Amino acid sequence: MYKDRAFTENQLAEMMHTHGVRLSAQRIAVFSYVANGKLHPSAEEIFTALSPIFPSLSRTTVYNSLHLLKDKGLIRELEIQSGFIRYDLRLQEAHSHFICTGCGRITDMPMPAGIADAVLPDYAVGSVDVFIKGLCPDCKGRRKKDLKQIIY
Amino acid sequence: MYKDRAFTENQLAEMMHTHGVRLSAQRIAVFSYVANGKLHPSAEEIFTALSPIFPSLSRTTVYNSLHLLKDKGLIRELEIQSGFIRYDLRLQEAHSHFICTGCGRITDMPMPAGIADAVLPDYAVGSVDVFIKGLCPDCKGRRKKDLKQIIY
DNA sequence: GCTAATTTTGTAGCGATTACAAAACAGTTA
DNA sequence: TAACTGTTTTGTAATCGCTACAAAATTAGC
Repeated sequence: MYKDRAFTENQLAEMMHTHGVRLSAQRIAVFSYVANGKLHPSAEEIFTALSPIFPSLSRTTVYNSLHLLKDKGLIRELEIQSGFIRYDLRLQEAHSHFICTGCGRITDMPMPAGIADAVLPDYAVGSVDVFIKGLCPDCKGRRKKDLKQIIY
Repeated sequence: MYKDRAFTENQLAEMMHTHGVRLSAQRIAVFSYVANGKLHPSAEEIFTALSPIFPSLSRTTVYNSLHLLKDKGLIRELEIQSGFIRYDLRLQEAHSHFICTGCGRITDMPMPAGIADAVLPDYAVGSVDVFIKGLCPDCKGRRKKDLKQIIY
């Protein structure tokens, strides 16, 4: 694991407060589930994980919370796989993402240097996503035949 | 434009043949629409563009053709925006993609050097996607206020 | 031209997401 | 405490991209 994260509920509430997000138990839980843990969860995964804690939880609340946290700059959407969006804490330091095609796990990686330098002149960079797909160490041994040439 | 593409129907048919894709008028049209033009089109856009030429064209045929061309290694999926998949000709040389958040246009860019080097040891790289979002030269003047700090 | 295999087409269905309105809740003031 | 106001949550219905599937059309080999 490239980086571990652990935020107390107080820290999360403080972050929400300074970003102008009003507090509610559901919102804190959603934010906590994204911020802690290294799962880069989808809305459905968040809903499934939190339903036992909030038996009345609605999917719409999860979506509402995620949209609000995103608009206020606390979390970031990862459009890694079409079909659904994954969410990640928006950190200060840049990082890229490795997606294991064997087990589906997403791992933070250091961001390669010099990406913005490769952008053509007169283009204004807003955000950079680097998605690397392949096999994680666990899956590499099991599925060596799946490895072909690198595709860009 | 980083690179222009222009393939004759004969060239496209030849490429399909050498990759083991049987020919049909619809398939050639789909492949041509992806290979020529710099649109990085979605399935729906391809369907809309080709419908006048093949009045009986079915969405399913577009999806079938795209899946086949992808499986045979002729085209590549770009999972840039969640909700739908865009398609791109699979070129020999690596390139990255710039997505203008103003006009939606997607532009090929050179691939920054040294990406694979940043991957942690013991991870096997299969593919690399670099998606840079921001404003293209046309949109930059119009919407300078939209530019915030770069988000990774 | 006949037969078998492939391709195309149309319909029905699925999963993630959004729209929307009603219900529940929280904070403020009287 | 009660009433008022704005916010949040909830549940239902609808949308959109895509997939499953079977029937119809087309193609290829004989």
